[in-house]
Amino acid sequence: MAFDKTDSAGYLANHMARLFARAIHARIKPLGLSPGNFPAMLELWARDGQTQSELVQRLDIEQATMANTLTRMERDGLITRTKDADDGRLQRIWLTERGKSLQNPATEAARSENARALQGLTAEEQDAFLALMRHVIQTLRDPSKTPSRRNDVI
Amino acid sequence: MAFDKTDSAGYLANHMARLFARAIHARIKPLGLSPGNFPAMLELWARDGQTQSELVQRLDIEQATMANTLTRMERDGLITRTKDADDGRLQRIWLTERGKSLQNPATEAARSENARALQGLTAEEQDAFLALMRHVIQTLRDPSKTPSRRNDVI
DNA sequence: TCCTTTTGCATAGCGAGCTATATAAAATCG
DNA sequence: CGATTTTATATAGCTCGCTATGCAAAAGGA
Repeated sequence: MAFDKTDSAGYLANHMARLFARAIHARIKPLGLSPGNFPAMLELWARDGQTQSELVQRLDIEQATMANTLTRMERDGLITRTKDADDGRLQRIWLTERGKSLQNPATEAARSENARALQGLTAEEQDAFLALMRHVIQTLRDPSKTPSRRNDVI
Repeated sequence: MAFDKTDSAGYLANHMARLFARAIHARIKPLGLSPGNFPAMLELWARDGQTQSELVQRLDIEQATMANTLTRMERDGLITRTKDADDGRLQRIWLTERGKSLQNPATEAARSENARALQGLTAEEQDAFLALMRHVIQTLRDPSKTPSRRNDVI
């Protein structure tokens, strides 16, 4: 039985994500942002001064990936990192003024690109699509649903 | 108005694609495959001896990305590249015996992972989900739907 | 108290995506 | 025909995802 990539959720998810990244990159590049730091910016716009480990947890990104992303963001003048006075292990992340100032244009760019991508779908279809993606994400994150361990009930 | 990442199609698409890549990577790693070369393998299993530019076009991958991926695949013994006799610019890509032998286990791994990811959805929801992703992909690929040029009718 | 474990972050190194640019072969045009 | 343009591929260099590993600070246990 042939494997049709256009019937494969994983293939389609990858393709769609690449297209989203291309599109959003074109839009936010003029602002000095890139797709990789956008999620961290969203978190910091919502709550400034978070630690790296908080960002890692909320964004489901590996710690090493976040550390490298934050290094680039600091280099690009989006954030600064300060050591926590109470716990010497913690690095708190703070938006620069420039970083703060990008909130409106950047979120507007994202909103606009999302709207473009979903144009042609009814409002109900759009809601259903987001709900389905959230559901699949939940399933993929759930270790109890890993088939290779399905029967490891101990 | 706050920007909620769990209401953002682009954010969800990125997150879902990362989770798919993590999962499929774990499954095909034992076969000596990785998520990046899987699409090219699918194309070659369907039709051996394609050129690089054919793969680029069918997979919607940039030419430079494909060239690098093919270099890794050749290094890993999955393919060989031969110069076309009629057109000296063309490199035809051929599966090695090992490459061919991976078709069944690899596609079974992908099928199984897709099934896991979509478990909990009804058959109708699964179909609808794939159809919605295909639709969004079409929209994102359609240059006439680029908002910044929406009114550039000449 | 001291030793061990845990926690938070950084670094090395790779894969896979991208843009920009180089190079060779083929095709086209005057 | 010769010069130019187009096509196919390769390479440089970046982002950003990952695993593996190292190191310092804090927490916990004997």
